[in-house]
Amino acid sequence: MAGVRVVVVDDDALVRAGLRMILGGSPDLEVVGEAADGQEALDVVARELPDVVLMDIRMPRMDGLAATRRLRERGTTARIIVLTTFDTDEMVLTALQLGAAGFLLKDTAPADLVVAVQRVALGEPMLSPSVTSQLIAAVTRPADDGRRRKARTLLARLTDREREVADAVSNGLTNTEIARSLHLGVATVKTHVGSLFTKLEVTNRVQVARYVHDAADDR
Amino acid sequence: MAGVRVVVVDDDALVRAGLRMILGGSPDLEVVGEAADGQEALDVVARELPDVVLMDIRMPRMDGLAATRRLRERGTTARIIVLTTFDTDEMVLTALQLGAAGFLLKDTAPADLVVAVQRVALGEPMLSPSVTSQLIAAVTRPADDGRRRKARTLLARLTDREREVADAVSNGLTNTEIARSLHLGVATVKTHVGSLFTKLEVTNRVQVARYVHDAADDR
DNA sequence: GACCGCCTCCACCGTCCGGTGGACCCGGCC
DNA sequence: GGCCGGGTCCACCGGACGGTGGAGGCGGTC
Repeated sequence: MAGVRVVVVDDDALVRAGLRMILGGSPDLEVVGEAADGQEALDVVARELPDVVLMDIRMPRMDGLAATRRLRERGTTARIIVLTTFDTDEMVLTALQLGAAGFLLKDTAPADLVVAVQRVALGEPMLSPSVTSQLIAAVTRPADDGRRRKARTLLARLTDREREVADAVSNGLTNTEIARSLHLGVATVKTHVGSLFTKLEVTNRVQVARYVHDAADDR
Repeated sequence: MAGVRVVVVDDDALVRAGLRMILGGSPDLEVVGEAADGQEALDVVARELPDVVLMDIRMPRMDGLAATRRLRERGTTARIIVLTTFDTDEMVLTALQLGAAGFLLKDTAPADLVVAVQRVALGEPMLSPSVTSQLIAAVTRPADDGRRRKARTLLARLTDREREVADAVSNGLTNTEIARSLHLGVATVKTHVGSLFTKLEVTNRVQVARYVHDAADDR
């Protein structure tokens, strides 16, 4: 293999020089280009067609996230590692949703940085430990949300029939439509809906829909 | 530091021996106990109070996930690394939600395994690359759900005022309540609600609530 | 058998909702 | 100026909704 071709994007010339040195020290890595902002990055990547892009987030003109989006939209084959000093929840999720293959903090040890580039070049993801933690938190958190648990317990007290009606209500059906779809009389549906209000302690059907949706997905 | 104390849990004696050898080769790691199933694991962990537990999933009597849950319930300070041959989506999420600090595949290189144990002992998470990928997929997938994007685009066409009204509607307020809370006449609210029906192509307020909730986070 | 919970349905009534067809004001644009 | 879109309001009406107080049937439990 000829080695992994890397482009470094950061508005700080000193940082670029440092990265060039760190990565250049590895025989199978080659820094083939640099850019000082997202706009430049688009050009350089288009010209050099690198395997990996190390992308800073905070940059003038076009930031790293926007540049990542643009690159992906253009169907680049380059894998992008977002490299930043901060790791706010939002940024991490945004970056990954934009298709970043890695998310590293700038305090990453030089040796680890080299490993990260190599792994990402092979198609593996690479996240800093704290970023991994955030990811775990993101998938773990919603599991017991408080509001969601309350909704679940309240809905659990409903009878089967009531749950069916509640589902129909939260799908936006009118009483008449519900009656038809469940083969019931409208009067019966009204009774069930009334029970729902009492048991869920609400006063109208929109609030029933809220409970059902809260309890449902979110995943 | 006296070294990281590790307990190895796997129903295969050969695997236990192998792990003991790999980990024992590192001067700062010490395998202080073994268990052949989840039940035993509870005892051994209670007795040895290790820093890290390497836990297989597929085991007789009590599997690794159940054991992990039990340990966490007992307030163990030990950090648990789930170690398995398979990495189904579900298992990964379950394990992490149960509080596992790591999730490694059994094809992990010995050197990486040692590193993983050391990092986990320090409180960092450690996931195999493919597991990380799954996690990323899990947070990325819901981002553009189709239904959600549709809801977003439709809601984007609303005027500011209409959006406010839509929010109120989806919180289960009646027109009168909305009028009060936005300092409007009831007639105005009705006009806005009517516009909502037209623009969102629905016929009642529950369906408006659906759109608003769909467009919101979920994630 | 008596009791209870659930499901089914009925009648009555006041309120709210949703549809229609207006009105006026304002700010921006041609 | 004329026009248009957004925001604010009005009146009217039929139908849907929500509240109340019933009724009968059916299966399970004590």
